[in-house]
Amino acid sequence: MKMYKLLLVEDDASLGYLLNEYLKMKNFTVIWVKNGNDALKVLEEQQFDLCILDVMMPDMDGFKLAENINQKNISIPFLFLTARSLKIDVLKGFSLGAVDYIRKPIDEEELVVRLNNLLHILAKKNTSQKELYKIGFYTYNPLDFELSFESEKWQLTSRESELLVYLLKNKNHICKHKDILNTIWGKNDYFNRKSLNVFVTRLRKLLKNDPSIKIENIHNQGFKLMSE
Amino acid sequence: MKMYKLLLVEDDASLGYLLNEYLKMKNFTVIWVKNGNDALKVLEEQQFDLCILDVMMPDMDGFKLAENINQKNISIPFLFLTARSLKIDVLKGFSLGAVDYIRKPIDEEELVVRLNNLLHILAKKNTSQKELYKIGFYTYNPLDFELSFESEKWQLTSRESELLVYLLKNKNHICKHKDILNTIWGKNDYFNRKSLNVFVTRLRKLLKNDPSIKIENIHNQGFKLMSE
DNA sequence: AAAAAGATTAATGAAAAGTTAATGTTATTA
DNA sequence: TAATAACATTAACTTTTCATTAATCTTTTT
Repeated sequence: MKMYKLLLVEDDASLGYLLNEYLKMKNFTVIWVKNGNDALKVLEEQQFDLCILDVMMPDMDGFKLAENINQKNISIPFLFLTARSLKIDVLKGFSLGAVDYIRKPIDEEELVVRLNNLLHILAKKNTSQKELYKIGFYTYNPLDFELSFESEKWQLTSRESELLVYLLKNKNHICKHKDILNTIWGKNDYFNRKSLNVFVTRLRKLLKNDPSIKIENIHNQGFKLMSE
Repeated sequence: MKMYKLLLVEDDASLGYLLNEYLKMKNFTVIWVKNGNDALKVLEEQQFDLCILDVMMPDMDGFKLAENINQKNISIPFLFLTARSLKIDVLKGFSLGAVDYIRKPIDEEELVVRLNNLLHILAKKNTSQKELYKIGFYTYNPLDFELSFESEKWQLTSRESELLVYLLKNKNHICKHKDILNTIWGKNDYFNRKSLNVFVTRLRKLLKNDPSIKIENIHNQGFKLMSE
């Protein structure tokens, strides 16, 4: 898991201390500076993923700092974290190029979630998301419907895929017949149940290369995809 | 300047009306639906840049709707716009993959700024590739529509080119019928689907010199240009 | 041992996709 | 402006795909 590096610009000693400690605890690398000039200096020297700017600071305020960042062509995403909650300030913040404008006070947990979300969006800009499931020696790519085992590859159909994903999401846990049927087939009747059996057989055949993988039936209850 | 297309999911008639009108005035294309089921239907048919979800709606709430979007692999960025302001709701919203969580009431002007900001961040660099695409022993030049294989050359038409480029950009990944149709044809209906088939046939014929290249159909899903 | 549930393989049929040709439609040229 | 050319769309028809249904066999439960 990537560790993100943040620059925190906050003149208030106690809030700065608190945030610094909390963010570090949450697995961020944090550099904390207390004014705009120090911020600019550090930004010249080091690379950051995101910059958190207070607005109200003596000497050079957050807006002025943002202007400087823009002027010096330092390409770093920044956001404002401030008690200035007037609409006009928010608009100004965004017009300066902020990626977000967060009003104080904010719950630390929510802040972390927002930061991670922003960093995730900013990073994802160019890479297509790769959601892969791993089970035993198999890999399943639900976006392309591709199941792979070593160099072999199978193209699954949509029903096969839906069922496999359902089981994978509940790996090692029982999936009740009725839940599978209601979720995937939309209803739970005699015929759909038969159909489900046929698909389980297919998946078993597809997964037989790794003997540690099993789709167990729990009589009258449901199926369980077992592995490890 | 690009005009962004939004899906607004809001059951409240007066707020929905207000937002719809305001956003249209601000140069967005807006489709307004009043419940989750309609939203899912429209999402299958049309392409949007961003989706604005209310949380509290009868029948299927916004969170449930987001789950459905995820499960159906509809790749659309969405945010919540809601009066539910508890931390636990915010965290839930982000955990479902929201790009933002905006608390009501919000000033319309601020909303628009936030939307534009998000869309700006999300906008993938649509670097219209100037270089040649290579696939197998073929090269394709998208500027003058020229496909070459060894000494042979073909002049493609614009539709052929658009489709080929779309497939090339997503080489080895599924391009969903509906996405191709919405992007290239502008809409997804019976006739356009037929037309798409005709073009796929043409491209297959053009690419047949290299047997390692295949345009696969994934039943009910889309096409996949395979190579290597 | 009988009955119910599950597994497996095969058959079926409707919908989707493939192909070729005909028909519109638009832009270009005479 | 009529004729032509280029090309996307629609039509007509064939082939393929795949979820469902059916048939048959095996396991589990009572």
